[in-house]
Parts: sequence; structure tokens; C-alpha cells
Amino acid sequence: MFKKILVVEDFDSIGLGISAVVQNKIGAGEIVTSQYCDEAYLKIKRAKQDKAPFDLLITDLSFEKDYREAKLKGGKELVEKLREQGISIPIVVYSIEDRRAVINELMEIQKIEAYVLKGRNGLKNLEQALLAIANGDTFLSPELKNSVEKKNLFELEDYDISLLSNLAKGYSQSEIAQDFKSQGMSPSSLSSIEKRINRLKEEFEAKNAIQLVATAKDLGLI
Amino acid sequence: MFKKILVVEDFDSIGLGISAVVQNKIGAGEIVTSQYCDEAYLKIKRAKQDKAPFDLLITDLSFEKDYREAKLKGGKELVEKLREQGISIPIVVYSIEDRRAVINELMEIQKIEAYVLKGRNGLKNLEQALLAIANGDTFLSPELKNSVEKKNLFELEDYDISLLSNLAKGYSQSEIAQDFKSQGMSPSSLSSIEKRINRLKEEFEAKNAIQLVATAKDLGLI
DNA sequence: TTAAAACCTACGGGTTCCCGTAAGGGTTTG
DNA sequence: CAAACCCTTACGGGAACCCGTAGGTTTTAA
Repeated sequence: MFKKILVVEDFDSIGLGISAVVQNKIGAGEIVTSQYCDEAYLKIKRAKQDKAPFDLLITDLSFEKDYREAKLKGGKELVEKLREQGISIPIVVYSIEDRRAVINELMEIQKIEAYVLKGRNGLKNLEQALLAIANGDTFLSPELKNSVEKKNLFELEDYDISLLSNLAKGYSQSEIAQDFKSQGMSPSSLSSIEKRINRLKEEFEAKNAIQLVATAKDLGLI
Repeated sequence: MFKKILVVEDFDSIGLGISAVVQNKIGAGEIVTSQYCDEAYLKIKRAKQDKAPFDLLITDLSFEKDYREAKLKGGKELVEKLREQGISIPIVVYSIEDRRAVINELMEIQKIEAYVLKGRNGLKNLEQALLAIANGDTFLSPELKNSVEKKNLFELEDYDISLLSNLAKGYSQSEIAQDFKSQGMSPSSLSSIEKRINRLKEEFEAKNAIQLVATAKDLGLI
């Protein structure tokens, strides 16, 4: 089905589990693994140059830092870099990340072929995902499908995101107002910033700014 | 080396990785896996009754909730229950948890044989741990040994975690004070809670409570 | 064109947070 | 035994936040 697969995953235990399932259930020819995104990127480039490209990429999203300096901090950056370079390899993201904002961007903007949630039955879903891709379909873990409707309840503008991240950085509302003024952003008055924060609090059912920022973090907005 | 091993891990990918390594590198006779702590406990009891007890337990700490009702919520509860029942099976905990407070309790109070940190080289360390146990030694992941100094730097207690998550839920300081009073937690006065939040703000270099909760989220503390 | 609606800005009062000071109780130390 | 120390609790003043009101500007629609 697939001849040459690259598995990118920092934890060796998970990488081994993926390899085992891909090997035994799917019967892939060659499985290459990497524990670093930068290395993975180079391997993909190299394989393409050598006229022996990978025909599938399975990657995690989050990678632990260690002594190595990492240019690509995680799977999201790796995918973006590949798409940016016009490399159209089929991609499966296999991650514990369950926030819609992140997943939607990967599926809809980066056009990855499958998003599989790590979990009790992660490997079963991964297997299904590979079968789907082989048929030309895309795949999304069943646990995530129910939460698809929730996504377009509220559309956040860049302004809101900027507001939330400034709050998360510890700036006071008046500091943010001054900052916005100096950047020529509008609205920039203290009152308007208060109003906007209020709207966000209502939207996210937050009692105060602390809870607002906390839920924004949970949702992956900032 | 080990004849009958029980592996308890909710994620199938990791469970498979562990099984593979234990099988190939250690050459265990029989490997049984379980994705639930309650089930694992019953299997251990049953095996003992049947005069065919396990001679090693490898378990994760955190387990995701699903539709099943779980009496033992995680590996910590499983270990406690086993020790409480006087079952002296050798135990390896294999987890991503790196807080000294948790690990020390397992090593020193529950007297587990090894604590292996999940990570890039988790399986290599697991292998070493099994060899150490076979020699009658205990084992602690090398990444953790260096952090002995860090431990005095700042150790987050359950109290701090509780404080932070209450803040993240949007409760005001006085609400938290009342809540702590009603739960019999100490300290519970508004002043003390302020003080503790101040200490946390200093520790995490946060300008205000908003930033404090944001960084706590980033660090995965809550 | 004009009225309605939506938006930005400003102000004020009540609440909460922030930070320093200090009293009281318990333990450790000399 | 008292002094020194640590921790909890209490209080007060200034800053920041929260929330409603209100006036001025821009956008939308009849």
C-alpha cells in the first residue's frame, strides 16, 4: 500500500508502537523513523532528491526540547514548511492535541490527509486512516467528529487574539491601550479594550480576565 | 529473566512499544497488557490466586477517562492498593510525570523498584531498569537525578496547584478563601492566599494573576 | 438625505486585586 | 525562659478591574 513511510515521533515507545502496527497491519516496505522535526525535514528533502521519495509521513505535533537546537519546534512547523516548499507528500498527524482550532487549521489550510488522536485506540484509528488515504479519502478520529459543529459559534478576529495574548503576557488594560495606540491599531482606547474584553468574557462564559485567558489557552487560541 | 509481566498503559501505541521491547530485549515469557487500572488489579489478584502470579508490573500513572467507570483513577492508586493489600510484586512506573514530589513518594513510601521517565529514550531506560531489578537494584531515570537540586528551587505543592486551578476557573481570591475554609484546607485566609499567589508570581516572574495562570497553563501544571 | 444602528471614546462608582505593615500563635534556638 | 524565627491572619491604601451610562462619530439602510 505504502512503500516508504517516515514516522516522526519523539517518544521511542510510541514510535516503536507505530512502526509495529504499520509494519504488521499495513505491510509497508520501508519504515524510517526520526525523533526530531529538523532531521525529518532533511530526510524528506534528501529522499526526494535521490528520486526515492517517501509516500507517507506520520508525525506527532509536540516535541520535547533537549540539548539539540531545533529550528522546527513541532509537527505544525514541519507541515507548514513542507507545504510552503511545495512538497505534496500525504501527511498523517498523530497527536494527543484535541483542540479544534489547531486541528481545523491542519485539515483545512494545510490540507493534511488525516488527523488521528492518540489515545486508547489510537493505533486502530491510525490503521483506518491509512486505509482511507490509500483510497484517496481523508480521515478524522471519530472522537473529534462530534465537536465539529462547535467551531463556528464565534469567529475571533486577529484583534481579539492580540488582546488575549497581551493579557496573557501580563500587560494591564491601560498598557495594552497605549501599546495599541503606538501601533496605530484601532480601537485603542481603554474603554474599548474593556468593552472588547467584556464581550469575550460573555462569549467564553468567563467570570473574569483570568478565566478568560485560561480558557483561551485551553482552546489553543493563544 | 522475568517469566510473566503485566503492562498497564492506556495508550495502545505506547503499550505496544513497551511489549515489543520487553519481548525482544528482555525475552520475557508471557506479557499481559491492560488499558485499565481496575482490570489490572483484578488480573494481579486472580493470577496470585491461581498460583501463577506476575513477577513484574510495568504501569503508567495517568489514564484518560472514558465511558468505563474507574475505581482506580491512575497508576498511583493502583500501586497504593497493591501495597495496601500486601502484594509485594516488583513495580516499574513508566510515566511522563516529572515532579519530584510525586516520584519521591512512589520511590520512598510505596517502595517501587523503578521509576522510568517517558521520553525520547524512555524504552532504553526501561530496559536498563529491568536489568537493574533483575540484579536486585532499584532504578531512577537519569534525567531525574540531576533535578535533585531543582527540587529545592521550588516545589509546587498540591496546595499551589489547587490555588492555580481555582484561579483558572474564575474564582476570586475571597471565593477561594471561603472554599478552602469549607474544605478544611490550611492556610485558608484571604491574606495567606494573597501571599501564596505573590510567591507564585515571583517564582514564575509574572506581573499579575492573569500571566501567572497563563504560564501555569503553558507549563502544564494545570 | 436622514434616521437608525453600530461603534469608539469618556467618565464614575463599586469591587477586587496588589502590596506593605503588623499582630498573634507555634516551634526552634541560645 | 526568652529571643528569634516562621507561618497564619488581619488591616489599609492605592491601583487595576468591572460595569453601567452617555455623548460623539461612522456605517447602514430606508
